[in-house]
Amino acid sequence: MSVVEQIKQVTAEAIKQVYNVEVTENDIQVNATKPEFEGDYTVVLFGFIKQLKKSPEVLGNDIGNYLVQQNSTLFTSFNIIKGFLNLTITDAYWVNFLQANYGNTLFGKKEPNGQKVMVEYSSPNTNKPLHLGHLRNNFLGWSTAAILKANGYDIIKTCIVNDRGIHICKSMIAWQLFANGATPESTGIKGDHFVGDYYVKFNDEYNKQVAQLVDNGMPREIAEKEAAIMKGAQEMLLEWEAGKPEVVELWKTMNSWVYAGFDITYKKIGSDFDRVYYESETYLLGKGLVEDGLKKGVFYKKDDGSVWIDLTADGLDEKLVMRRDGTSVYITQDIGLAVNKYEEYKYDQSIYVVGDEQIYHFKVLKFICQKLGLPSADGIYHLSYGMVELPGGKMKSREGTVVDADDMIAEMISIAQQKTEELGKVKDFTADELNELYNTLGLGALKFFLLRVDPKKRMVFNPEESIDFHGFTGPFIQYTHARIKSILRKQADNTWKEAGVSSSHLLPLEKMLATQLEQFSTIINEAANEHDPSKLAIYIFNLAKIFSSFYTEHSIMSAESEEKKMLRLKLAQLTSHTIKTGMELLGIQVPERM
RNA sequence: GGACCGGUAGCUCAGCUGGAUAGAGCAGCUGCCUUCUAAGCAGCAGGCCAUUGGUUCGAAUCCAAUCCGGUUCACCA
Repeated sequence: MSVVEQIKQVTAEAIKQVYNVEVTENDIQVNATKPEFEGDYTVVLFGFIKQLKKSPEVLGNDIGNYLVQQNSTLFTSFNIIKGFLNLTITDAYWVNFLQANYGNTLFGKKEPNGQKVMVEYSSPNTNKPLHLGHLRNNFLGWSTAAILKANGYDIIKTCIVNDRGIHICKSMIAWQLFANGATPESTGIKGDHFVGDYYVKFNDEYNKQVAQLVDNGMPREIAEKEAAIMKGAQEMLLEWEAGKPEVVELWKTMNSWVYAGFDITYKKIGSDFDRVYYESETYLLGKGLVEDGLKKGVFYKKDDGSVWIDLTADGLDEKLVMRRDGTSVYITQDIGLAVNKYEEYKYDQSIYVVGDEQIYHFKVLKFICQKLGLPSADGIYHLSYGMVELPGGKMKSREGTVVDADDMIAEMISIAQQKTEELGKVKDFTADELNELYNTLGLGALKFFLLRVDPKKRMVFNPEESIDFHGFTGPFIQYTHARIKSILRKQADNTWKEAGVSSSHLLPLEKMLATQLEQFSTIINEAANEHDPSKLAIYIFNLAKIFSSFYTEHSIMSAESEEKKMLRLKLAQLTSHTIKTGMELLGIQVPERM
């Protein structure tokens, strides 16, 4: 149990014993004591003065005395300022905590809780390469899954690949028209970029054709529908749906190029999936559910044969679930896929990591599933994240301001290399070791940069700021880890691990470190419950910062006494382990040296 | 127009289930490498927490209104 939980528990007990009044632990507010006051944790008493009809001073004294007397292993003293009861935790408590956990490889993690959570993330389109927004999605999804796993959940990572539709046909027709049989192999271009280039070519040609038609006197609106290349793409989509062999063959070939490209990127950034769904295999799902919904009266049919659901009573709109030609729409497929996923995995929770422009969509999805009485419904959770913008505004593919994922990754790694070379600290590394280090640092910087802000908020990606490896960054934390490891290597023998630590007086920075370390599992819990890796990122940064101050202020290897040395080695050991574990949950590696 | 999200230091962000004098990082300015890695540490400076009103012992935090920015409300996905 965490210190804060213990304080709440014993405070509730104190109020019960002293005043014979029952309060729940949730009623008790415990904060970290502000640095300018004496104490470690503070119980806020204002809430009880009315209920117990005592002045804050009396209340604080009664509770404080009870706590210190009855829980002498936990509290050493208290003071009251206004309505704040400041409690000082005994040094022995922190020392025991440290002794009990410094060698605990599962520190901060929880036992399996038997609950199953699906996390769907990444979900690319196969007509163009990944960009910065996809990276935020991938890092978030992967990290959220890892954090939930650390909290005891059984995790299934999934991805739905949007591998069919008009956008794919656009790349396909452009390839037919302009490629002269070129392939990624023949050109040496990474497959996803290769296909993406033809998607761009399609749009160029399309715009040209529309302009030409407009010049010839056709209204723009008509011209946009009449352009030959667009008609070709639409025809191709129909042929694909009809299963025309040449079209299906080309589709398979071009998608295989894209997958080969994606695989390289996924491998580089560490994204992986337990189950991949392809839209080409799921887009017909959900049609049967429309029939069910009609029977149950959840849906209704309009005169033209299209099927709708009326969500106006829920504050939403009327929503189409099946076109008049009997084909299903996006939401219908999603309902079908949700059912499929549930049948396959019987999940307790199904998290969709999808951008916040689809908030409305997922609201509708959940409502419909609930109204259909599907068991999969209540577990649906949309982990929405904000758009990644550039300092100049949104990324726009038409203006060529989209930041390509592969380019970004390569640039970060190259900057890592440049900075490492400037500092010249690892000249004895082999080429492979250097390569690994650059990857670790470059990707660490990028991942941390994208994960350190609240997922729900849109964020500005400032390239200059992102390549800064100082301060609130991944490399700073990695550096802190490397410094600790350097010390631990110096103490080569393991005797210190057996040695007990004395409960001598803790210096302020020693206590701050211990206090911060103790909060690790609480933070993992919070990050999991709120689906928010940024909570963890901020925590690790603060931990590294406290350690850095401690490191500068106090020597470990040349400590004042052997006992202090043992204590500090264990503090260092637990700090390095916590940084490593915490960063792992963000998908970031930490080096032994840098 | 309806719904939803946001507005905190020059910039990027924490803090938002109400608590003490609102915090980081970057940028700016001062110091600190014969001592465990200076990708570091210590310090200075920087704020009408968008505005107005309300709720109360107490509001950046809750409520209402207003202003500004964004998303969304497709027989697109």
